[in-house]
Amino acid sequence: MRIVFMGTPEFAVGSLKVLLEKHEVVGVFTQPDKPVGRKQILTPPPVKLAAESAGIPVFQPNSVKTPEALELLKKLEPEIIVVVAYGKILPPEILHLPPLGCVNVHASLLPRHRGASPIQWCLVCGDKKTGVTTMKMDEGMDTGDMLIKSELKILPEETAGELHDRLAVLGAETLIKTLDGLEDGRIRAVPQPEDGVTYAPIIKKEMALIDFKRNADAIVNTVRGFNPWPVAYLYFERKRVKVYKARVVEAVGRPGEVLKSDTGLIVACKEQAVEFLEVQPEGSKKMPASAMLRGRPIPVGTMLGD
RNA sequence: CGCGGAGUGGAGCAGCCUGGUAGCUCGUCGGGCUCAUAACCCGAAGGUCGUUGGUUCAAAUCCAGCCUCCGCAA
Repeated sequence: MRIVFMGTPEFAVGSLKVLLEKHEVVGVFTQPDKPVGRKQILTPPPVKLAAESAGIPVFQPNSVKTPEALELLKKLEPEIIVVVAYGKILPPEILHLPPLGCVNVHASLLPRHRGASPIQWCLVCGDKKTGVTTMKMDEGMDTGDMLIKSELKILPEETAGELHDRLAVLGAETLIKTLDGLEDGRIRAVPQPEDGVTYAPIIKKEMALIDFKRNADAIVNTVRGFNPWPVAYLYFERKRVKVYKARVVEAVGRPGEVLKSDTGLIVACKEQAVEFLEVQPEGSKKMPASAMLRGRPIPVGTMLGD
């Protein structure tokens, strides 16, 4: 099929690559290059790099809600537009432009976790399974009729980064099946159920602040869901300490109270307690909690999280 | 020139301001005690203090440049 692809981050690259193998990708839309890192170096999004190395024309409009963008798309004459984590809302004119419409790959089992960050939120919420759903896009936020749903079991200690990689692969596979199904007309678009709708809002760093007034398992899920970004953190002596790995342990104390701080760091929560395993104090590298405690002792009884 | 922290035995840190024999908590190795231990006691090894140059009788420490790592911000 003659396809225009829209996507931006690493998650979309796998989908783009399978399309390149089996279909005719006539153009790629992606977000403009953005300054990244301490030096604010202007960095192209992953999808742009993949498209360029395949010799596909790349377009990076600041907005797709312009007459120019619409004209551009019309000239490309796509049969279908495939959207994977593009990061922009498409106007109705674009949604209705291709004969087969716009198809989206979403990294959750819709209608659960509609929105920008489904991978992180399914972990934060403690889901046992997730997956990808392809859908025919409409004007709502991930509200389109569903085409194919693929499930995936979430592994017990899986982080968002690891789950992301697995879902990207599953997404690419599901996308190809979806296009095959649309091509021979064998797929039926199913409206999303009204029950079970949840939203996975864009993640802000404040959300990653560890709150010891919550249960230990919720905190551990936050650590998993926000790794590798933005990474759950807490404050100790005005310094930020990121937590890369933690686990639930049986212990009781006032929420935020340090219960053990020698060979390990254990802090009481609302229910049970968390043991921090891998941490990173501000200005330092990632290290085992026991290493941090050698150089920066935290007395038992200290209250964290205030 | 976006703001800031940091590079000291294998790990994490102190020492730097107020230059003058390199220290702490661990780890490692050897020995001891113990029914036993991530426990305790004794002992040992291990560091050109990121790098280059400068100041000085003397630099981990003061000054200048460079390299590297990291937090914030995006």
